[in-house]
Amino acid sequence: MGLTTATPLYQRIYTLVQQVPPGRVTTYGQLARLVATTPRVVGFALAALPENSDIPWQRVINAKGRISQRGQSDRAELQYQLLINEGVSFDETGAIKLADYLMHF
DNA sequence: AGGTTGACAAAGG
DNA sequence: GCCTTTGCCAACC
Repeated sequence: MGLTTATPLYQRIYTLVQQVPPGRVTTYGQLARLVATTPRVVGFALAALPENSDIPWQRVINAKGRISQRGQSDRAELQYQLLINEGVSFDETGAIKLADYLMHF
């Protein structure tokens, strides 16, 4: 493991993600605005989390309401299943209706 | 130190 | 609505 999860910026991002309850979601852009950084940095912070993390990383999706694809990993499929288990529903195109599920901080 | 690299977003065609 | 730029910035080496 060589990825950083302990910078102050990353910790602020994780703290926010932890505030999202099961059955709700947030977006990279929303988190980015709250900690005054860019969406790409939020994605980078989440990528650094270990598998056994207690941070509900699966509740972070993109601005289109879809699960973002990372390189070679099968995490996207896991993310989908975890969200379904939490009661989040996807439409025919595989998108979540942000109007219904978006977290309001 | 400076170029490379992303789990993005918004705007344009 | 899809695909292509374009802006972004922290971490990494």
